[in-house]
Amino acid sequence: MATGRTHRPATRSRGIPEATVARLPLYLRALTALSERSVPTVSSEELAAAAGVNSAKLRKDFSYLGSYGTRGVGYDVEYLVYQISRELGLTQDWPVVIVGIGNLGAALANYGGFASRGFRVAALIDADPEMTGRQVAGIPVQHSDELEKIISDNGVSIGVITTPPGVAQQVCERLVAAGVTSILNFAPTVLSVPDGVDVRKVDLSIELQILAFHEQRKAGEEAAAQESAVPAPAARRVNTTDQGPDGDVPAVMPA
Amino acid sequence: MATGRTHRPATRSRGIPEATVARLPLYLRALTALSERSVPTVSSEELAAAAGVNSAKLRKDFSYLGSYGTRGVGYDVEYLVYQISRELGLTQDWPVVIVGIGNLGAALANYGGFASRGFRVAALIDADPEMTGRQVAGIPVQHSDELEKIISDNGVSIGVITTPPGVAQQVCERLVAAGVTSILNFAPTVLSVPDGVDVRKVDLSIELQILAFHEQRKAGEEAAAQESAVPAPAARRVNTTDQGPDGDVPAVMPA
DNA sequence: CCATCTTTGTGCACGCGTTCACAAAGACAT
DNA sequence: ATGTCTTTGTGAACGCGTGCACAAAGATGG
Repeated sequence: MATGRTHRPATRSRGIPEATVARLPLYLRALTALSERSVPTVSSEELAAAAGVNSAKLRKDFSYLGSYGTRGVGYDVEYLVYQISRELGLTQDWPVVIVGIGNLGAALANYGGFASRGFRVAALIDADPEMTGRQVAGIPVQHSDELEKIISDNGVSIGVITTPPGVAQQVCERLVAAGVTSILNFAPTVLSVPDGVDVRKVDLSIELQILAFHEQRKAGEEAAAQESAVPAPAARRVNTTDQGPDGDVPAVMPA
Repeated sequence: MATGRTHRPATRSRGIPEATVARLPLYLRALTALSERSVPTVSSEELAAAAGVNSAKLRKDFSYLGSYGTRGVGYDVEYLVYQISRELGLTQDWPVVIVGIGNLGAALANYGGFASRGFRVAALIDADPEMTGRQVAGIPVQHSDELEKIISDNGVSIGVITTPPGVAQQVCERLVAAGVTSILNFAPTVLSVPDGVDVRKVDLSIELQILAFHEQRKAGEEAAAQESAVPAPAARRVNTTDQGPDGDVPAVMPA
């Protein structure tokens, strides 16, 4: 789970709950698959199963958009695809810039899921002169000096940050100053942005750590009565080499 | 926000709320940074600012772990690092396999954040014979025929899926059958797994779609209210090709 | 030893999100 | 038309997460 945004007090934008908005893309994907198979209508039960959610939740979600279903029949697939696309703003073209063309940035540039959903990679930007001019996914990498001009010329309002954490905040500020108002941040850093700018964070290592927590719990349940008390006061803080191993040294893309 | 797991009725594992678990890695990162700077103690206020959360929330989160603070002083950085690491299960070594060595899989293999936090890439697996034997991030890619053996030999319990969506479910089933009980899924597919298996999903295009929703909303508000507050280029992003329903033709990597 | 000051830990209230369960709405057959 | 059957849309209850606000705990200084 890429973790959520920054501030914004859980405002429900235009009456549509944030939780619902987060699920709309899921429904859209399931509906698109049905559409490809030329399925004309679908019930909330079927669609919910395909999207992996509860059918009541799905119906309530759709009810925020309007009454698009027909009782006794279900939902018209094509119509719903259109309505959700429109609601999400996918009927228009969103130029996007990716800043930081390392492994991850390149992977994103190559990611087919962007182009297919109203998003267009308008430019790839990197601070390394070595990268400048190279083609990644058929798109030339431009130097970060050009950042402001690129944003402005292309009317970019969405930026993706895949830089090392050390420069993420700085890049963020330049993006915002240049007119970007939505940021998808892959750098393991807390970005601070002015009001009105949305930030969503995707953090790979956090996801793994959450899995590890549950994994440990599972293992612990089996070995039930093992580690009993708290980590003895005596051996508190065992890891003496603490300072050193902080080998958490941000290599390529620390997290 | 990479969206969450599959089922599990929001069970709070061992009394620690899921929402808290999701924030622990965040605190850990901030604490690690403090530790590197040899800061001995930190107050909830300072740490909360560094992690980008509310201080009351942070204190409540920590209270689930135990009373590790000292009133009037704050929290001992090293001690807290240890406690959170232990709670998350990061004091042990977690071998991980990555299945599907495309752009994204390669990016993850190169991702420094894994090795630094108790995770070890035990193997890279791909179905393409062309890939077999190649080195990615210094690790040889093995053929998917070996999947079961690799999982078993290395005692892998966490798998990362970065395959095309079409084969994700199948890969998932093989992983689970071989003993994997936690999966991090990057493929835009709803995975169904038996009880006891955790799935977390990271979906790049969903994140962008959520941003697009808010972006559209912002644009709509400006247009409607005609607020001169935000310097919004008048006719940015026109795209009149907003044709009727159906225009949304899914392409290569439906997401 | 007492007073003061800082900061934790938490009781409490509030709001969002989820789920149940059912009435209303429409399709379809007779 | 009328009855039956299916499925939507939603009222209501509940539980989780969040944030306020404060009392308790401990440090610090005189």
